[in-house]
Amino acid sequence: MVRRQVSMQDIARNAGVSRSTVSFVLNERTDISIPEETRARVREAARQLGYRPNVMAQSLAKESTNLIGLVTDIASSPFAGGIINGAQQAAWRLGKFLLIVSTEGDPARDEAALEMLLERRVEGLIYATQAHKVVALPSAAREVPTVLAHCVEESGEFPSVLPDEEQGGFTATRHLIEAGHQRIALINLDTAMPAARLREAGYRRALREARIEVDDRMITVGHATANGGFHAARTLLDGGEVPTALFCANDRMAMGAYDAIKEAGLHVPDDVSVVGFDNQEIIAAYLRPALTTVALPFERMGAAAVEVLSSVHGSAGCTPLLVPCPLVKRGSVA
Amino acid sequence: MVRRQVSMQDIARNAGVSRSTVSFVLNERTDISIPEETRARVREAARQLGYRPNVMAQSLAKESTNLIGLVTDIASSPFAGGIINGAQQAAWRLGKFLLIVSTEGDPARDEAALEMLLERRVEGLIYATQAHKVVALPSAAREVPTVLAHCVEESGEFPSVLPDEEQGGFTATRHLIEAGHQRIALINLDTAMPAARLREAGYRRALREARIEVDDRMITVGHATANGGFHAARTLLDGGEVPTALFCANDRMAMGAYDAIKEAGLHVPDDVSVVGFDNQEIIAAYLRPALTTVALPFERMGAAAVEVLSSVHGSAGCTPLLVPCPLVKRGSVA
DNA sequence: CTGAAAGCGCTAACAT
DNA sequence: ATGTTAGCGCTTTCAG
Repeated sequence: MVRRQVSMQDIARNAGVSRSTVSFVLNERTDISIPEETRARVREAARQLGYRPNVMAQSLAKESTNLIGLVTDIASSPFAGGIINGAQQAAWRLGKFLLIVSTEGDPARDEAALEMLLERRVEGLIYATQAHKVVALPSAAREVPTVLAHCVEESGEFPSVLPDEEQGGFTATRHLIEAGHQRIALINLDTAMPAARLREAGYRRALREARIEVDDRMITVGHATANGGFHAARTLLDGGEVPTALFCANDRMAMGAYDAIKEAGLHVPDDVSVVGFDNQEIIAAYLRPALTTVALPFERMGAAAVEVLSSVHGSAGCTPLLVPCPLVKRGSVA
Repeated sequence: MVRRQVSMQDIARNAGVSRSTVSFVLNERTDISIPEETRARVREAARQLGYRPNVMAQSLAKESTNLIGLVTDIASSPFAGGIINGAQQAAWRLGKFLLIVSTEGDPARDEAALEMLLERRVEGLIYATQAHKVVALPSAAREVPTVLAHCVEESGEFPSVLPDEEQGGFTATRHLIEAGHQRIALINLDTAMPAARLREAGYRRALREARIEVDDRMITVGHATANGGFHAARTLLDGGEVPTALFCANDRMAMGAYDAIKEAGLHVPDDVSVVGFDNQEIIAAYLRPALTTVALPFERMGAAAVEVLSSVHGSAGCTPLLVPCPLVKRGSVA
């Protein structure tokens, strides 16, 4: 099964040239002049023998591995999944591979993971989290270019790629305003989360720019679940001033809000319009009517992270790179 | 920034021994007798210099990379995500790394991906798909141990890891029977899919074993969406013989069925019990009441795949390894 | 018990 | 224009 792989040596012998000639030909080095006749002979030998370069040996000699390490807290979450996929695609485009390790939130594994990655001589490191938060990196991260995705580091020494939550909140609210709404309520997340503060800021800016007064009774905080959304929406709907539109800071809460609206004998979107946040496909696309929501740009963040590492983006600066959150229009706004 | 990494040579010099001694000490080789005093000196030098082994060089010398390639059609799907994560965890436990590439369903990339993976000298290959199906593998897959996850290969030459769909259908139906139901309808997927046939087979076996006659009017096929489930359920509910329980062959259809049930003025689970399939967390956990469903064991399939490759499981046979689909009880059955 | 030396597969500076 | 040679960092056989 494991019959020895054919090496450049074999090709050299077969084509009657030296190893270096083979190397030059196979690497298509045009700065070295080798007659086309010889090149053809070498290539033919390589083909016939079924030669496959050994990237590890190349890496060892060139001292460049084309490997990027990606450590994440929970790889199986759809969130991290998006980042991984985006990073993976971008890496592929650049001819690089990703070495992924999921720490399952165990900080001890963070360090072990980093160590293993460094032993494999990764040329860059992406540290991605499921939720937008502040993290502390093991100091070994300093030994290689590192970029954070969907999180920021305490010390502020590392570049990050973040969703532009403020713009997302703005876009959602703006969309509602453009649909003619004036009484727009916000069902926010716990404001300890950076995402909550920023989404609210965007909401406020949109209202302000449209010269709609911000009514604090229209801003509630719910537990980040369908149930939380249900209760928050019910409270709002029972209040004196019934909103005509709801901006929910996540899709799960929007899902609960749908139920509260139905229960109040109202209809989405005719009586109450709803915009969510997160674009959790399975919720958003299958709710009836389908939920208009703001997407977190995971794929693009993943891609941006590897591009920052490969310095496709010029800056190695540490001010976070903000990736826009696009609005996904479906059927819940009228 | 890239000050040359310290090598064994440096340690040898520093500890006043030869490179091979360093190698033996650091690899904790007890078959070579080296006085503890020397060992300590070497270890101390390694620590002081901040030595970090170069796994690539080790691999080159040992001809073993501890790398497993994983190619999948759509890495970002929650399905493939589970497989990737399970495989990742298992690989980590075995001290191996996964090299993941997502082909986005492009067959041309399948082959390119395989080639790149082989150039990196992966020691095994996992080919995972999002949906349970039959695939054709590029012939290069034959050059290295390969196992399929969630799919089977045309030729039947490769081992596979599959969910035990029949047992899943059986378990779901059995659960309904144990809750006292007799009139249990099935809303199935298009029976061209292997999953549909097997789930139905499990359904039939459960009824048969409970000596409940299978009524073909109770078996319908819906489009695999919330809408499909909605319509199928409505048809069933409008029929003469109204079922007291619905087994939906996926959660999306169950979601639609919920709506049909509500619209008919009935309640889940008091009037109609519902069991889904797939355990799409976001649907199942947040539906109200939460959906009892059968989970596809993605993580375990991923883990099993790498274990098969590492021959943790003895057999290198080609009869598929069936991983059980567990029932996840929530609130939709009474 | 330790060290010298060959080799893993490849790159690249230097000769020829 | 082609070949020789010295690495890259490590493992392992074989002498000493």
